[in-house]
Amino acid sequence: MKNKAARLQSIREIIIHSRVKSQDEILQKLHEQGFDLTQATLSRDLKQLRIAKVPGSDGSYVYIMPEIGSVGKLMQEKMSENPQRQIPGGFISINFSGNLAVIKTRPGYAGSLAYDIDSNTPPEILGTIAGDDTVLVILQENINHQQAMLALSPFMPELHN
Amino acid sequence: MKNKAARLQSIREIIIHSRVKSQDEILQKLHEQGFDLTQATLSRDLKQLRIAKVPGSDGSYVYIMPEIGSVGKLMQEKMSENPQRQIPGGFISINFSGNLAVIKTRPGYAGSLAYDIDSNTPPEILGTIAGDDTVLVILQENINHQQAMLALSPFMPELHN
DNA sequence: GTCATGTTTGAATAATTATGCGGCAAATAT
DNA sequence: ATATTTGCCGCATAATTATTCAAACATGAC
Repeated sequence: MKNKAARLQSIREIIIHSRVKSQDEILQKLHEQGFDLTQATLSRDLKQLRIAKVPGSDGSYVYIMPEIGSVGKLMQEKMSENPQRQIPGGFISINFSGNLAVIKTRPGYAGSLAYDIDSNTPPEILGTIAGDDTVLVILQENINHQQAMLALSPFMPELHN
Repeated sequence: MKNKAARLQSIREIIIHSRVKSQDEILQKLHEQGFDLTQATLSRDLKQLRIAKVPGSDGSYVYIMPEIGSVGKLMQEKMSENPQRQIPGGFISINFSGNLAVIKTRPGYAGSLAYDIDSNTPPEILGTIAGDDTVLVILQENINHQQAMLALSPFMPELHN
């Protein structure tokens, strides 16, 4: 068809501007705009545009463009391409005190470690603050050290040896 | 069941560490780890964890963790309703744990927000520490979250909608 | 023109994912 | 203790999404 590019553009706009929760909804909007296509084609278009359906906080699902706020996602994909290759994180030690964890790293590594933790935000972790060689991790209330350790261990590959 | 929390944690780790492309694959890994569940339960778990399946660069699909924190997620969704509307102060989310509050901001905004809070020094607030996109607020002892929220809300106009 | 090659598509269907319903057990209330 | 609520889960199935296959069309070489 001669208007595939225009269609893809329209799909992008629909995704960005409205909150659609199924391909059929998108399809309907496209039909309203005069595009004539089936769900099969739409599925392929979405794949090409790398548009994803994610569970939303209201208990249903939403289609989103991964580029919006996506740095973490891309990173994660890169990482999972080579799951065995671990990025040496300069990790040295971790200790707990109350609702805090203190991670020591080699000088200069704290920021990147904190960034990795923040980008994945396990629900047990409220946030992090990094200096040069220390990351302070603030834990959710009622999270015990065991649980926190589980949540944090993915970011400290050195622990898995 | 007593092991749901552990299961969710395992799911998160599987998502982060390996490249899975269907629920059945995740299910298989979980079974290998000794968890006994069906696809139905896994689907519900993924929904709760807000894990999404996105089209990957290699032409297939990958499950990923969306990166933003709890309250932040709501904000982000709100924003996608009105994509043009900007966040004035860079505020994204606030959460409490014990005598701490963790405020997430857009990158670069943490410092100015912390400065605003510090320079007004409400008595409920002992002090703040800012990274790039996170402000750690240390609360007075015996201040509850409600009170702290009241003391902090003047600095987060976005909450007053 | 014919032929080969590649792209795009719909119909049908396969594959995958979400959910209504009922059961069960733990927690909470009476 | 008994009743009620609440959360979790499997089964079966609905709903949704991806893909196979064949066909239509375009493009460019010859």
